[in-house]
Amino acid sequence: MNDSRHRNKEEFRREILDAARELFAGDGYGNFSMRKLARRIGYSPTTIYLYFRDKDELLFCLSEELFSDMDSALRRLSEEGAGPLGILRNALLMYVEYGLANPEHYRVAFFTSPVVYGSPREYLERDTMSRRSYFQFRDLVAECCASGELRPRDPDLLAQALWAGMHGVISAGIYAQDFPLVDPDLLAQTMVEGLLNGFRK
Amino acid sequence: MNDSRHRNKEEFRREILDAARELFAGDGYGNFSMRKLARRIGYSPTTIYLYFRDKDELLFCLSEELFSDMDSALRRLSEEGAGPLGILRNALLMYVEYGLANPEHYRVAFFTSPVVYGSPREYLERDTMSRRSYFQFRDLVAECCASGELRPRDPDLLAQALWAGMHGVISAGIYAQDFPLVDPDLLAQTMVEGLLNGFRK
DNA sequence: CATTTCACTTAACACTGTTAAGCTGCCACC
DNA sequence: GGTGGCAGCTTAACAGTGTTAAGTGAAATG
Repeated sequence: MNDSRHRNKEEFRREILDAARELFAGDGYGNFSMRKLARRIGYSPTTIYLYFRDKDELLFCLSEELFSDMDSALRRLSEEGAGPLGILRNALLMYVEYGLANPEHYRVAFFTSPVVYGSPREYLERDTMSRRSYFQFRDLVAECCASGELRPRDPDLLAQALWAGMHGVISAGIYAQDFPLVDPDLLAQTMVEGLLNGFRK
Repeated sequence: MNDSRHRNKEEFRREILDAARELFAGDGYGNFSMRKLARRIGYSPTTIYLYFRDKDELLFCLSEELFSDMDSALRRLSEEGAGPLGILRNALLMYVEYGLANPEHYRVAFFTSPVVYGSPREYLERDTMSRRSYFQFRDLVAECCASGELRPRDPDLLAQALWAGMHGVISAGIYAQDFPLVDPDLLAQTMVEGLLNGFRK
């Protein structure tokens, strides 16, 4: 059918992932299926299984893409030199903005099968983009404590509390379609202000 | 097959809902299906459709059960007379506790088909348990502003920010099975402390 | 030229939600 | 007492899902 046989396996994987991302963005998370993805790339459904163990692995790869974006975005922000707390504030707001702008992608990363990275131990051992971005974020939070802008605390606890707050805002924006939610941007600002104010020294 | 023919339609609906709740709690959200539910109650799958329009309506009813529980729990807390802010603190902690203790039920209420109550307008018009519990919570938040314990703000904005924070903690506890999450109770306490401190006058 | 290997497909299995049509036993009515 | 209607439930089917075992045809290798 498709004339160009893929000698390059990695190249084809990318092609499948790109198609999957477009399918998610277009038809929404609930309407995604391996068979539709296959139709879209012009191959039979089973072909995908020659490049990805199963659906979960495909979704895992998509997640990693998202965390890779997060990681580089945070890196860019850190170079602006707005001071640790300023960077943290911008990072939190950017996180929500990104999540709300890419709801289907965010869903894949956070609301699919509960176990994609294995176990908490494996998560800490494997070098994934998810781990990299989390560590980078946690370091930033620790920096805010070290610089005296936030009250000293366990960095994991503080980082996860801040993240959970923003995660809650994004979840609300994504899932509460039938709820009279206030403007998500305003909600995000309020959350950031409340939490940073609450954890300030 | 089943000898006792149900002259009482409402009674049978309850029986189905009870079975559904047990099935969720036992096999988990991902393993629930109409056919399994039918097998469990000893009827054919189509029978369920004589009592519920479709799967969504069944899940809606389960959600309403959860919000009904929330509503009465909040009512009980309010009668303890710990002062508005004390009640609010307890309510927020109780919310997380309940969500983490009933993860499958919480999933049904917040992470299924995005539209179960119709639209934001319909949400405000229909008298649902979801609406009742939200209004009660928002009123409590407004009371905290009125009593001068929290900085005055739009009650919806403040209520939703507080809710989103707790919702984020529960979501993390439910979905981040493979992430090295800190103790969820500690995370909840930190979130409550941070937010209430941040919004204090 | 024969054989192996590679890239892919066909057919199938066991599921899913949902609907149209059919069966069965009981009640009311003539 | 017989019979029509009907309520309550079931069977069969449709269109879809993720996934696997087996097969096909062409290219590469000996």
